[in-house]
Amino acid sequence: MAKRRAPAPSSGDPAPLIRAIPFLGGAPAEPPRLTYRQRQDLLAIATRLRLPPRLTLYQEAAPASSLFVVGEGAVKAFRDLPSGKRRVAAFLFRGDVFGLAENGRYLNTARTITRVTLFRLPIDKLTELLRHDAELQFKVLCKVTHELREAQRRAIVVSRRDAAGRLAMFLVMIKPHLDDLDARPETIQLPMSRSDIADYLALSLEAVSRASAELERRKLVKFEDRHTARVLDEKRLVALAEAV
Amino acid sequence: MAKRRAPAPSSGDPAPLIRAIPFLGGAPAEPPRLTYRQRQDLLAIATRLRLPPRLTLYQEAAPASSLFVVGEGAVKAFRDLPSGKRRVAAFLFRGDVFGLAENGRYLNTARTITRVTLFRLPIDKLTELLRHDAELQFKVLCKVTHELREAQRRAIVVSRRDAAGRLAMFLVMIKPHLDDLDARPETIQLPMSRSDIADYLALSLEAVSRASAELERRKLVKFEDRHTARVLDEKRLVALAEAV
DNA sequence: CGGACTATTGAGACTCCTCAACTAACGTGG
DNA sequence: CCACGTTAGTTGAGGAGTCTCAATAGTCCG
Repeated sequence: MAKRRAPAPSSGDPAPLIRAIPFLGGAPAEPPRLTYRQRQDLLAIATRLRLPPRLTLYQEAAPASSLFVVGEGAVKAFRDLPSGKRRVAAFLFRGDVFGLAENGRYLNTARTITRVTLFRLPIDKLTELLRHDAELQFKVLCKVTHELREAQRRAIVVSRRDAAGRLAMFLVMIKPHLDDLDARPETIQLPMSRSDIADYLALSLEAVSRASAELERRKLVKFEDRHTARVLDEKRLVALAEAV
Repeated sequence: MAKRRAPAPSSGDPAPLIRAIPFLGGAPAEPPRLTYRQRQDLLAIATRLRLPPRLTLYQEAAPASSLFVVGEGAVKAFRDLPSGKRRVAAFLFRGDVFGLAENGRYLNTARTITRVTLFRLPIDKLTELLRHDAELQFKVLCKVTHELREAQRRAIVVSRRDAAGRLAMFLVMIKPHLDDLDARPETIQLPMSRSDIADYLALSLEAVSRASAELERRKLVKFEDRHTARVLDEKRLVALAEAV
């Protein structure tokens, strides 16, 4: 899915854009962030969008013309299966890129969860830019590689059997991706609904609900309200998450 | 996981190396294959290896210094979980790249399944090369992007409940990746064991076995021997695979 | 031919899914 | 500001499917 959070963007930072992850195959320390210049280049071809919640950005299989970068807020990328089930492929937060396509068509449907700021990059212009700026492209490559790792990890999560364990993994995995606006580091603000979480974890809504209840019973997490989880016992929560 | 098969490598072709997939974000038709020159550049930094079956190439968490490309044969990349279960992250075939790392350490363990020919590319030299050849890097980017799509797809596969459906998906997904040496297009040569398939599909070995029996009962596939499956009714097999 | 490994088959336990009823929260309009 | 309707989430009961354990059969290799 996403990307580690950055150390508070500088003052009036208009576009944190892509925050590439340091390591490709294993090079110890690559430039983690875009240079000012690269950012300018990207901004030059980007359109900035401010959008309300619950807005569909594009539909699965629609012709793909743009790549998106999240500036602020939360987006989900999902696919509806023939059976009527829905699978959320990823939740996207600040700095995440989405709009993956195949044969010129989007693979998923993308929809805003909260109010968001997005940057829209026309594919053809972006391609052009990447072909000419190997350094920038390298950062993008790092980013994509990182997403690949996350996707592999997620496949492992979903392969677990027990619902409580999956939910614990979800909480632990998603925590670093969120901009927790509030100070308390032990609380997790979940912008998405239970039902979205269920679709992400490949569980039924009821199973997620029961799993939440179980985590509370075990005193690992307290769900203060629908969108706020407070971690009571991080150690044991992580232990449960990792007990695959 | 992998990559579409190529149209029979030219005569004495010593290194088909990476076969990049045409589309990044959605550009309609990018150069699908490496140029002769790019191939030479890669070969210049590559070591060619011929290895026996069941050889561990590297262990999870070992320091990562090289990326690998499959020239011929089959490799599996897997992770052993604390519970003792094993999850196969990917099967790799001709043209596939593996050796993904994080923080300079391999994420998975890689092991040969059959006898293989591999190309080993030192990360640092490869990085250097990519930074200077934006076109080549672009092809790599396309490749990684493609793997990402496959990983997302796989996450959907594994999220299915029924074993027979998962196995059907596996067969359908893996078919184009194999070099079926024999002429008959309806047979699938599976180099890996049932147990490997189980680890890939996140099922128990027994469940895979029963699922195989069910596919035979339904007359979709005939398992001629342990490593050979003959597709009897492709239409219905695909239908089952897609009935997620 | 033996031995180790791989695969199949059966029985019972466990977990989640589905269906259904109920409760809580939200937001719209009077 | 409150009532109402709609959506989101909780809880219970029964059924479906896989997992585990265990025993059996088949296969590969020396």
